[in-house]
Amino acid sequence: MRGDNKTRDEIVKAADRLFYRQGFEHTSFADIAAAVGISRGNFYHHFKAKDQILSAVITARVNKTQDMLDQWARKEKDPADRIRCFIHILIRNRRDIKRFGCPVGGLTSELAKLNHGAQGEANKLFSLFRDWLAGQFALLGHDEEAEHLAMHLLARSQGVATLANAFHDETFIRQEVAQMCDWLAAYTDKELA
Amino acid sequence: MRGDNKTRDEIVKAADRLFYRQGFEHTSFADIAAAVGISRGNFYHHFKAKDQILSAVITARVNKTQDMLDQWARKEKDPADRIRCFIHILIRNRRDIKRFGCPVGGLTSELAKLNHGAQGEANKLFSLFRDWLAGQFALLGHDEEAEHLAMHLLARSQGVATLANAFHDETFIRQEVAQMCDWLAAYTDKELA
DNA sequence: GACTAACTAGGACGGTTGACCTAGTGTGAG
DNA sequence: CTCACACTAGGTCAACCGTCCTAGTTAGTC
Repeated sequence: MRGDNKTRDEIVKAADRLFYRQGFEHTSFADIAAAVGISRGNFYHHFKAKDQILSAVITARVNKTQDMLDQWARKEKDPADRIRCFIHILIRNRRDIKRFGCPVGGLTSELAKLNHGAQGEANKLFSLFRDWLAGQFALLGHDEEAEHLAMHLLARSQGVATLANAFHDETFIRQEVAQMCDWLAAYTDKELA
Repeated sequence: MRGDNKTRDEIVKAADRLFYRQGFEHTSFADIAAAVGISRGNFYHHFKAKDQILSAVITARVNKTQDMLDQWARKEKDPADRIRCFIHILIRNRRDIKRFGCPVGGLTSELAKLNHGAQGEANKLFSLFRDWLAGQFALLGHDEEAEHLAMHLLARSQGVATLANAFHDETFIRQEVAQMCDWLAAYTDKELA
Protein backbone atom coordinates (compact mmCIF):
# COMPACT_ATOMS: atom_id res chain seq x y z
CA MET A 1 0.00 0.00 0.00
CA ARG A 2 1.73 3.15 -1.18
CA GLY A 3 1.40 6.21 0.99
CA ASP A 4 -0.89 4.44 3.37
CA ASN A 5 -0.62 5.90 6.85
CA LYS A 6 -2.67 3.24 8.57
CA THR A 7 0.20 1.89 10.68
CA ARG A 8 1.43 5.39 11.43
CA ASP A 9 -2.02 6.43 12.58
CA GLU A 10 -2.31 3.38 14.77
CA ILE A 11 1.04 4.15 16.37
CA VAL A 12 -0.10 7.69 17.13
CA LYS A 13 -3.41 6.45 18.48
CA ALA A 14 -1.79 3.88 20.77
CA ALA A 15 0.87 6.35 21.88
CA ASP A 16 -1.80 8.95 22.63
CA ARG A 17 -3.64 6.50 24.83
CA LEU A 18 -0.51 5.29 26.61
CA PHE A 19 0.94 8.77 27.11
CA TYR A 20 -2.31 9.73 28.79
CA ARG A 21 -2.49 6.67 31.01
CA GLN A 22 1.18 6.12 31.88
CA GLY A 23 2.84 9.41 31.01
CA PHE A 24 5.23 10.15 28.16
CA GLU A 25 8.54 9.12 29.70
CA HIS A 26 7.19 6.01 31.36
CA THR A 27 5.86 4.74 28.01
CA SER A 28 8.47 2.80 26.04
CA PHE A 29 8.62 1.76 22.41
CA ALA A 30 8.01 -1.78 23.60
CA ASP A 31 4.73 -0.66 25.20
CA ILE A 32 3.52 1.06 22.05
CA ALA A 33 4.68 -1.79 19.82
CA ALA A 34 2.81 -4.31 21.96
CA ALA A 35 -0.33 -2.15 21.88
CA VAL A 36 -0.24 -1.81 18.09
CA GLY A 37 0.96 -5.34 17.48
CA ILE A 38 4.03 -4.48 15.43
CA SER A 39 7.78 -4.85 15.81
CA ARG A 40 9.88 -2.39 17.79
CA GLY A 41 12.36 -1.64 15.04
CA ASN A 42 9.51 -0.69 12.78
CA PHE A 43 9.02 2.71 14.37
CA TYR A 44 11.95 4.35 12.72
CA HIS A 45 10.40 4.03 9.33
CA HIS A 46 7.54 6.23 10.49
CA PHE A 47 9.24 8.38 13.12
CA LYS A 48 12.89 9.33 13.47
CA ALA A 49 12.73 9.58 17.25
CA LYS A 50 10.39 9.31 20.21
CA ASP A 51 10.02 13.08 20.30
CA GLN A 52 8.47 12.94 16.85
CA ILE A 53 5.82 10.54 18.10
CA LEU A 54 5.12 13.02 20.87
CA SER A 55 4.80 15.82 18.33
CA ALA A 56 2.42 13.73 16.25
CA VAL A 57 0.33 12.94 19.33
CA ILE A 58 0.14 16.60 20.32
CA THR A 59 -0.78 17.63 16.78
CA ALA A 60 -3.51 15.00 16.72
CA ARG A 61 -4.85 16.25 20.05
CA VAL A 62 -4.79 19.85 18.88
CA ASN A 63 -6.73 18.97 15.73
CA LYS A 64 -9.22 16.87 17.65
CA THR A 65 -9.73 19.68 20.16
CA GLN A 66 -10.17 22.27 17.43
CA ASP A 67 -12.78 20.08 15.76
CA MET A 68 -14.61 19.72 19.05
CA LEU A 69 -14.65 23.47 19.65
CA ASP A 70 -15.85 24.11 16.10
CA GLN A 71 -18.60 21.57 16.56
CA TRP A 72 -19.78 23.21 19.78
CA ALA A 73 -19.83 26.59 18.07
CA ARG A 74 -21.90 25.10 15.23
CA LYS A 75 -24.32 23.24 17.45
CA GLU A 76 -24.92 25.87 20.13
CA LYS A 77 -25.80 29.44 19.22
CA ASP A 78 -25.79 30.84 22.78
CA PRO A 79 -22.21 31.42 23.96
CA ALA A 80 -23.28 30.43 27.48
CA ASP A 81 -24.39 27.03 26.17
CA ARG A 82 -21.07 26.67 24.40
CA ILE A 83 -19.22 27.34 27.64
CA ARG A 84 -21.45 24.80 29.33
CA CYS A 85 -20.31 22.29 26.72
CA PHE A 86 -16.77 22.91 27.91
CA ILE A 87 -17.68 22.51 31.57
CA HIS A 88 -19.46 19.25 30.84
CA ILE A 89 -16.36 17.58 29.39
CA LEU A 90 -15.60 16.87 33.04
CA ILE A 91 -18.82 14.88 33.32
CA ARG A 92 -18.44 13.13 30.00
CA ASN A 93 -14.87 12.03 30.73
CA ARG A 94 -15.30 11.51 34.46
CA ARG A 95 -14.26 7.87 34.39
CA ASP A 96 -10.96 8.57 32.69
CA ILE A 97 -10.37 11.72 34.71
CA LYS A 98 -10.88 9.81 37.93
CA ARG A 99 -8.33 7.21 36.83
CA PHE A 100 -5.81 9.24 34.84
CA GLY A 101 -6.45 12.92 35.49
CA CYS A 102 -6.63 15.61 32.82
CA PRO A 103 -4.83 14.73 29.57
CA VAL A 104 -3.86 18.34 28.90
CA GLY A 105 -2.65 19.22 32.38
CA GLY A 106 -0.91 15.90 32.85
CA LEU A 107 1.14 16.15 29.69
CA THR A 108 1.94 19.82 30.23
CA SER A 109 3.15 19.22 33.79
CA GLU A 110 5.28 16.26 32.79
CA LEU A 111 6.95 18.04 29.89
CA ALA A 112 7.65 21.01 32.16
CA LYS A 113 9.42 18.73 34.63
CA LEU A 114 11.41 17.05 31.87
CA ASN A 115 12.19 20.50 30.50
CA HIS A 116 11.21 19.00 27.16
CA GLY A 117 11.37 20.92 23.92
CA ALA A 118 7.74 20.20 23.11
CA GLN A 119 6.42 22.25 26.04
CA GLY A 120 5.36 25.02 23.73
CA GLU A 121 3.50 22.64 21.47
CA ALA A 122 1.67 21.04 24.37
CA ASN A 123 0.67 24.45 25.72
CA LYS A 124 -1.17 25.09 22.47
CA LEU A 125 -3.85 22.78 23.84
CA PHE A 126 -4.36 25.06 26.82
CA SER A 127 -4.19 28.17 24.64
CA LEU A 128 -6.79 26.71 22.32
CA PHE A 129 -9.28 26.32 25.15
CA ARG A 130 -8.36 29.66 26.70
CA ASP A 131 -8.78 31.65 23.50
CA TRP A 132 -11.99 29.91 22.54
CA LEU A 133 -13.50 30.44 25.99
CA ALA A 134 -12.37 34.06 26.00
CA GLY A 135 -14.12 34.49 22.66
CA GLN A 136 -17.36 33.16 24.11
CA PHE A 137 -17.14 35.43 27.16
CA ALA A 138 -16.53 38.37 24.84
CA LEU A 139 -19.67 37.45 22.93
CA LEU A 140 -21.50 37.56 26.26
CA GLY A 141 -20.42 41.19 26.62
CA HIS A 142 -17.46 40.72 28.92
CA ASP A 143 -14.75 41.88 26.52
CA GLU A 144 -12.48 43.40 29.16
CA GLU A 145 -12.38 40.45 31.52
CA ALA A 146 -12.90 37.77 28.86
CA GLU A 147 -9.40 36.35 29.03
CA HIS A 148 -9.32 36.27 32.79
CA LEU A 149 -12.72 34.59 32.96
CA ALA A 150 -11.44 31.98 30.52
CA MET A 151 -8.31 31.37 32.60
CA HIS A 152 -10.41 31.18 35.74
CA LEU A 153 -12.69 28.52 34.30
CA LEU A 154 -9.74 26.62 32.88
CA ALA A 155 -8.02 26.64 36.26
CA ARG A 156 -11.09 25.38 38.06
CA SER A 157 -11.57 22.53 35.60
CA GLN A 158 -7.94 21.66 35.96
CA GLY A 159 -8.10 21.61 39.74
CA VAL A 160 -11.24 19.50 39.75
CA ALA A 161 -9.57 16.94 37.49
CA THR A 162 -6.44 16.77 39.64
CA LEU A 163 -8.36 16.26 42.88
CA ALA A 164 -10.83 13.81 41.37
CA ASN A 165 -7.82 11.81 40.26
CA ALA A 166 -6.04 12.05 43.61
CA PHE A 167 -9.10 11.09 45.67
CA HIS A 168 -10.63 8.79 43.03
CA ASP A 169 -13.87 10.67 43.46
CA GLU A 170 -16.46 11.12 40.71
CA THR A 171 -19.04 12.75 42.96
CA PHE A 172 -16.76 15.70 43.51
CA ILE A 173 -16.70 16.29 39.76
CA ARG A 174 -20.49 16.54 39.62
CA GLN A 175 -20.60 18.93 42.59
CA GLU A 176 -18.02 21.25 41.11
CA VAL A 177 -19.55 21.18 37.64
CA ALA A 178 -22.84 22.30 39.16
CA GLN A 179 -21.06 25.14 40.94
CA MET A 180 -19.25 26.19 37.79
CA CYS A 181 -22.58 26.35 35.98
CA ASP A 182 -23.98 28.52 38.79
CA TRP A 183 -20.95 30.76 38.51
CA LEU A 184 -21.51 31.04 34.77
CA ALA A 185 -25.18 31.87 35.26
CA ALA A 186 -24.21 34.91 37.31
CA TYR A 187 -22.42 36.25 34.24
CA THR A 188 -25.19 35.44 31.79
CA ASP A 189 -27.95 36.94 33.94
CA LYS A 190 -26.44 40.35 33.35
CA GLU A 191 -27.38 39.98 29.72
CA LEU A 192 -30.95 39.13 30.54
CA ALA A 193 -31.30 42.02 32.95
CA MET B 1 29.50 9.46 64.43
CA ARG B 2 27.19 6.78 65.73
CA GLY B 3 23.54 7.10 64.94
CA ASP B 4 24.05 10.40 63.17
CA ASN B 5 21.45 10.89 60.46
CA LYS B 6 23.10 13.91 58.88
CA THR B 7 23.86 12.21 55.57
CA ARG B 8 20.48 10.54 55.52
CA ASP B 9 18.75 13.87 56.10
CA GLU B 10 20.76 15.49 53.35
CA ILE B 11 19.80 12.72 50.94
CA VAL B 12 16.13 13.24 51.78
CA LYS B 13 16.48 16.99 51.44
CA ALA B 14 18.19 16.77 48.06
CA ALA B 15 15.75 14.11 46.85
CA ASP B 16 12.82 16.25 47.96
CA ARG B 17 14.10 19.18 45.98
CA LEU B 18 14.89 17.12 42.89
CA PHE B 19 11.62 15.16 42.96
CA TYR B 20 9.81 18.48 42.98
CA ARG B 21 11.82 20.00 40.16
CA GLN B 22 12.36 17.00 37.88
CA GLY B 23 9.80 14.49 39.04
CA PHE B 24 10.37 11.22 40.89
CA GLU B 25 11.09 8.87 38.01
CA HIS B 26 13.24 11.32 36.10
CA THR B 27 15.51 11.78 39.13
CA SER B 28 18.29 9.19 39.31
CA PHE B 29 20.57 8.16 42.14
CA ALA B 30 23.38 9.86 40.24
CA ASP B 31 21.44 13.14 40.37
CA ILE B 32 20.87 12.91 44.11
CA ALA B 33 24.43 11.77 44.80
CA ALA B 34 25.80 14.72 42.82
CA ALA B 35 23.53 17.12 44.72
CA VAL B 36 24.58 15.76 48.11
CA GLY B 37 28.20 15.24 47.11
CA ILE B 38 28.44 11.56 48.06
CA SER B 39 29.00 8.30 46.26
CA ARG B 40 26.21 6.44 44.47
CA GLY B 41 26.74 3.15 46.21
CA ASN B 42 26.36 4.87 49.53
CA PHE B 43 22.59 5.05 49.31
CA TYR B 44 21.97 1.45 50.15
CA HIS B 45 23.32 1.87 53.62
CA HIS B 46 20.60 4.42 54.35
CA PHE B 47 17.81 3.17 52.09
CA LYS B 48 17.12 -0.28 50.74
CA ALA B 49 15.57 0.99 47.54
CA LYS B 50 14.55 4.13 45.69
CA ASP B 51 10.99 3.70 46.89
CA GLN B 52 12.19 4.10 50.46
CA ILE B 53 13.72 7.44 49.61
CA LEU B 54 10.35 8.42 48.18
CA SER B 55 8.64 7.32 51.40
CA ALA B 56 11.11 9.31 53.46
CA VAL B 57 10.52 12.38 51.29
CA ILE B 58 6.76 12.07 51.61
CA THR B 59 7.01 11.59 55.38
CA ALA B 60 9.21 14.67 55.63
CA ARG B 61 6.72 16.68 53.60
CA VAL B 62 3.81 15.48 55.71
CA ASN B 63 5.60 16.48 58.92
CA LYS B 64 6.61 19.82 57.50
CA THR B 65 3.05 20.47 56.35
CA GLN B 66 1.60 19.47 59.72
CA ASP B 67 4.00 21.84 61.46
CA MET B 68 2.98 24.63 59.14
CA LEU B 69 -0.72 24.04 59.79
CA ASP B 70 -0.14 23.93 63.55
CA GLN B 71 1.80 27.17 63.34
CA TRP B 72 -1.02 28.88 61.46
CA ALA B 73 -3.51 27.67 64.04
CA ARG B 74 -1.29 29.03 66.81
CA LYS B 75 -0.61 32.36 65.18
CA GLU B 76 -4.08 33.18 63.86
CA LYS B 77 -7.14 32.94 66.09
CA ASP B 78 -9.72 33.72 63.40
CA PRO B 79 -10.37 30.64 61.22
CA ALA B 80 -10.84 32.94 58.23
CA ASP B 81 -7.32 34.31 58.73
CA ARG B 82 -6.02 30.77 58.94
CA ILE B 83 -7.65 29.92 55.64
CA ARG B 84 -6.13 33.06 54.18
CA CYS B 85 -2.76 31.73 55.27
CA PHE B 86 -3.44 28.70 53.13
CA ILE B 87 -4.49 30.76 50.13
CA HIS B 88 -1.38 32.88 50.41
CA ILE B 89 0.99 29.94 50.02
CA LEU B 90 0.39 30.53 46.32
CA ILE B 91 1.82 34.03 46.65
CA ARG B 92 4.71 33.02 48.88
CA ASN B 93 5.79 30.19 46.58
CA ARG B 94 4.85 31.87 43.32
CA ARG B 95 8.34 31.67 41.86
CA ASP B 96 8.63 27.93 42.36
CA ILE B 97 5.02 27.33 41.34
CA LYS B 98 5.58 29.22 38.13
CA ARG B 99 8.62 27.09 37.34
CA PHE B 100 7.70 23.70 38.79
CA GLY B 101 4.01 23.67 39.60
CA CYS B 102 2.49 22.44 42.83
CA PRO B 103 4.66 19.96 44.76
CA VAL B 104 1.65 18.05 46.09
CA GLY B 105 -0.33 17.85 42.87
CA GLY B 106 2.75 17.11 40.80
CA LEU B 107 3.86 14.16 42.88
CA THR B 108 0.33 12.79 43.24
CA SER B 109 -0.27 12.91 39.49
CA GLU B 110 3.04 11.27 38.68
CA LEU B 111 2.59 8.44 41.15
CA ALA B 112 -0.92 7.86 39.82
CA LYS B 113 0.47 7.47 36.29
CA LEU B 114 3.21 5.14 37.47
CA ASN B 115 0.58 3.24 39.46
CA HIS B 116 3.10 3.45 42.28
CA GLY B 117 2.49 1.88 45.66
CA ALA B 118 3.15 5.14 47.49
CA GLN B 119 0.05 6.81 46.03
CA GLY B 120 -1.78 6.48 49.31
CA GLU B 121 1.08 8.01 51.25
CA ALA B 122 1.32 10.95 48.87
CA ASN B 123 -2.41 11.55 49.12
CA LYS B 124 -1.99 12.09 52.84
CA LEU B 125 -0.61 15.51 51.90
CA PHE B 126 -3.87 16.40 50.18
CA SER B 127 -5.91 14.89 53.01
CA LEU B 128 -3.96 16.89 55.54
CA PHE B 129 -4.87 20.17 53.86
CA ARG B 130 -8.45 19.08 53.19
CA ASP B 131 -9.16 18.04 56.77
CA TRP B 132 -7.49 21.08 58.25
CA LEU B 133 -9.37 23.44 55.93
CA ALA B 134 -12.63 21.61 56.64
CA GLY B 135 -11.97 22.10 60.35
CA GLN B 136 -11.58 25.83 59.85
CA PHE B 137 -14.77 26.09 57.81
CA ALA B 138 -16.57 24.16 60.53
CA LEU B 139 -15.34 26.69 63.07
CA LEU B 140 -16.82 29.38 60.85
CA GLY B 141 -20.20 27.72 61.27
CA HIS B 142 -20.32 25.79 58.01
CA ASP B 143 -20.30 22.29 59.47
CA GLU B 144 -22.43 20.67 56.82
CA GLU B 145 -20.56 21.94 53.79
CA ALA B 146 -17.16 22.17 55.47
CA GLU B 147 -15.58 19.31 53.59
CA HIS B 148 -16.85 20.41 50.23
CA LEU B 149 -15.70 23.98 50.83
CA ALA B 150 -12.29 22.60 51.70
CA MET B 151 -12.17 20.49 48.52
CA HIS B 152 -13.35 23.45 46.47
CA LEU B 153 -10.57 25.66 47.77
CA LEU B 154 -8.01 22.92 47.33
CA ALA B 155 -9.12 22.38 43.74
CA ARG B 156 -8.90 26.05 42.90
CA SER B 157 -5.40 26.36 44.35
CA GLN B 158 -4.39 23.30 42.42
CA GLY B 159 -5.76 24.64 39.15
CA VAL B 160 -4.09 28.00 39.66
CA ALA B 161 -0.74 26.31 40.23
CA THR B 162 -1.08 24.11 37.13
CA LEU B 163 -1.97 27.01 34.84
CA ALA B 164 0.61 29.37 36.32
CA ASN B 165 3.16 26.67 35.57
CA ALA B 166 1.88 26.01 32.04
CA PHE B 167 1.73 29.68 31.06
CA HIS B 168 4.67 30.79 33.23
CA ASP B 169 2.47 33.52 34.62
CA GLU B 170 2.82 34.96 38.12
CA THR B 171 0.24 37.69 37.60
CA PHE B 172 -2.46 35.11 37.19
CA ILE B 173 -1.64 33.75 40.64
CA ARG B 174 -2.19 37.17 42.24
CA GLN B 175 -5.49 37.67 40.42
CA GLU B 176 -6.85 34.32 41.48
CA VAL B 177 -5.65 34.67 45.06
CA ALA B 178 -7.56 37.95 45.29
CA GLN B 179 -10.66 36.23 43.97
CA MET B 180 -10.32 33.35 46.38
CA CYS B 181 -10.13 35.85 49.26
CA ASP B 182 -13.29 37.53 47.97
CA TRP B 183 -14.98 34.16 47.79
CA LEU B 184 -13.91 33.45 51.36
CA ALA B 185 -15.19 36.82 52.54
CA ALA B 186 -18.67 35.89 51.35
CA TYR B 187 -18.61 33.00 53.80
CA THR B 188 -17.20 34.99 56.70
CA ASP B 189 -19.62 37.90 56.27
CA LYS B 190 -22.43 35.58 57.28
CA GLU B 191 -20.85 35.38 60.69
CA LEU B 192 -20.66 39.14 61.00
CA ALA B 193 -24.25 39.65 59.88
C1' DG C 1 7.48 -10.92 -15.05
C1' DA C 2 11.14 -7.57 -13.57
C1' DC C 3 12.09 -3.44 -11.06
C1' DT C 4 11.49 -0.15 -7.51
C1' DA C 5 10.15 1.59 -3.30
C1' DA C 6 7.27 1.31 0.79
C1' DC C 7 7.04 -1.30 4.63
C1' DT C 8 8.20 -4.84 8.30
C1' DA C 9 10.79 -7.90 11.52
C1' DG C 10 14.14 -8.63 14.67
C1' DG C 11 18.67 -8.35 16.25
C1' DA C 12 22.68 -5.30 17.89
C1' DC C 13 24.60 -1.06 19.73
C1' DG C 14 25.95 2.13 23.49
C1' DG C 15 24.16 4.39 27.38
C1' DT C 16 21.69 4.73 31.73
C1' DT C 17 19.15 2.92 35.40
C1' DG C 18 18.34 0.72 40.15
C1' DA C 19 20.47 -2.60 42.74
C1' DC C 20 24.18 -5.03 44.90
C1' DC C 21 28.91 -6.17 46.66
C1' DT C 22 33.18 -5.64 48.77
C1' DA C 23 37.09 -3.39 50.47
C1' DG C 24 38.28 0.32 53.19
C1' DT C 25 37.82 4.28 56.84
C1' DG C 26 36.84 6.36 61.14
C1' DT C 27 34.89 6.64 65.58
C1' DG C 28 33.13 5.31 70.07
C1' DA C 29 32.85 1.59 73.77
C1' DG C 30 35.24 -1.59 76.58
C1' DC D 1 44.91 -0.18 72.61
C1' DT D 2 41.56 -2.84 70.22
C1' DC D 3 37.62 -4.47 68.72
C1' DA D 4 33.02 -3.72 66.64
C1' DC D 5 30.21 -1.35 63.81
C1' DA D 6 28.32 2.77 61.50
C1' DC D 7 29.53 4.70 57.43
C1' DT D 8 31.68 5.56 52.70
C1' DA D 9 33.68 4.88 48.00
C1' DG D 10 33.61 2.87 43.87
C1' DG D 11 33.16 -1.03 40.92
C1' DT D 12 29.95 -4.59 38.96
C1' DC D 13 25.70 -6.49 37.46
C1' DA D 14 21.48 -7.46 34.76
C1' DA D 15 17.74 -5.09 32.81
C1' DC D 16 15.92 -1.71 30.10
C1' DC D 17 15.96 2.31 27.28
C1' DG D 18 16.07 4.85 22.56
C1' DT D 19 18.43 4.28 18.46
C1' DC D 20 20.18 2.13 14.47
C1' DC D 21 21.05 -1.45 10.92
C1' DT D 22 20.14 -5.02 7.74
C1' DA D 23 17.77 -8.63 5.61
C1' DG D 24 13.34 -9.93 4.04
C1' DT D 25 8.49 -9.12 2.39
C1' DT D 26 4.87 -6.90 -0.03
C1' DA D 27 2.71 -4.23 -3.47
C1' DG D 28 2.25 -1.04 -7.14
C1' DT D 29 4.47 0.38 -12.16
C1' DC D 30 6.16 -0.39 -16.57
